[in-house]
Amino acid sequence: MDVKLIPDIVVGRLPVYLRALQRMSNEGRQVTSSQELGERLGISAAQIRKDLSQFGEFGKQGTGYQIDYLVDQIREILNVNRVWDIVVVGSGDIGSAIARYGGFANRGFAVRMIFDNNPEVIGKEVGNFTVQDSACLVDYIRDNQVKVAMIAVPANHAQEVADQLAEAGILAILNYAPISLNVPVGVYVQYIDPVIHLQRMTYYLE
Amino acid sequence: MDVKLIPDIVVGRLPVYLRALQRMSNEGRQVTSSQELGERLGISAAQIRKDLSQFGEFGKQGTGYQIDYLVDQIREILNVNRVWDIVVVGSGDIGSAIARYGGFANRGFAVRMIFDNNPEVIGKEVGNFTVQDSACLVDYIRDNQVKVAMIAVPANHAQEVADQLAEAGILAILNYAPISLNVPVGVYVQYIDPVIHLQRMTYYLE
DNA sequence: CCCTTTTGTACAACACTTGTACAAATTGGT
DNA sequence: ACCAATTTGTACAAGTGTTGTACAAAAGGG
Repeated sequence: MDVKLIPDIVVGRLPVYLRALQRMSNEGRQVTSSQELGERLGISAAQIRKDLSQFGEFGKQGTGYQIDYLVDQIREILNVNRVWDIVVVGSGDIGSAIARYGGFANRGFAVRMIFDNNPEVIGKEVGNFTVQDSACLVDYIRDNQVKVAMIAVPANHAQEVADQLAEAGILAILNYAPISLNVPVGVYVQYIDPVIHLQRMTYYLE
Repeated sequence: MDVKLIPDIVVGRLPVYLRALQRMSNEGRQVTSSQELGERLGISAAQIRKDLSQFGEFGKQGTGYQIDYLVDQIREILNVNRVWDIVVVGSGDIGSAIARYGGFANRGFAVRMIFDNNPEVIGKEVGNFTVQDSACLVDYIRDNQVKVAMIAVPANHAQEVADQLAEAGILAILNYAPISLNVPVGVYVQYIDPVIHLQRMTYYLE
């Protein structure tokens, strides 16, 4: 199949294109070109055209790309022309910030529930949510067919949470804990650790 | 010079190695091998050895790597054998979570000040900090020679904040706002947008 | 009808990854 | 003292992705 024909790095740029295009759309723009988009993003126009052409022909010579049409197409490619339910595990500062974050709207995701194993915070309100007992995590995921989860627990508990999530049927994990996870094949993991990003930059400083 | 001889992607893996090695060290481990490290991280042993060999010979045949020694070496390579001061701009949920985050200790960074332009939150306490007026941002950066900043303001203000930071002498920006930034050459930017990471995974789902 | 713009594609040179392999060094056991 | 096992650092080759240049074809405006 053409499942692995598209390089992962190309897939990784599509969300960036989508974000910029949706922003242009919100600004009232109707049409753009690979050149303009590339200047905004710091990517060459040829690269953008090549990336998009992997999935189809979305533009018109001489005109460029209809922004709303291209947005729809990329949303379809990325499977975000729907809303994915998300469970958040961990209600510390990071988990709470995620639960209150307003940036998921119109981008394909919605936080549905937040869990914690600390009896002192279970039942507390966080944003629009009531923190649930982690003991109910697996059942909730199974009952609601949730496929996407975020881990926001301390590093020493992240692996066991990941094991539970995978077992319950979660297929995509966004991990905020500063540790690499081992998961079964078929489960995708992405990492957010601000220190990793910072250290990548300090290499070039001084 | 050998400034661009090291591929950026190799530099990007070093922080991940460092994180895992520091964790092993905390677990009381003394020695490891490229094979063990690779299994933990899901990276091939050959890749790890090749990456490390770009910077020197840190291991011993038949034995492996002394963890503490390798940690010191990578810290030196990444310039995190010191503490970089950080300013945070924006004291919303994300900025507050960063200000309270305990994960910077021993990893080369320390948040020193948090700024906001909203009169209603200036002066409020966030973690151990008092939110400062953004009007003082540039002076603070200049007076204290701060080189690293985090942007946690809404997308529509992120670019102007980035302009101020670059003008004030900031060289590394970690941007939490969901928008691509344009900065002068010599200023490095990294992005954290959970939706981007999620969309990268949903491509493969369904 | 011509000129300009812009896409989609091609090609070549380069950069990076992946897999395999192996000599050399080290350790531990016999 | 010697052998077997381990592991590094390096080499090589094939594959994968990037970058830069280029251009025919299509579209729109005057």
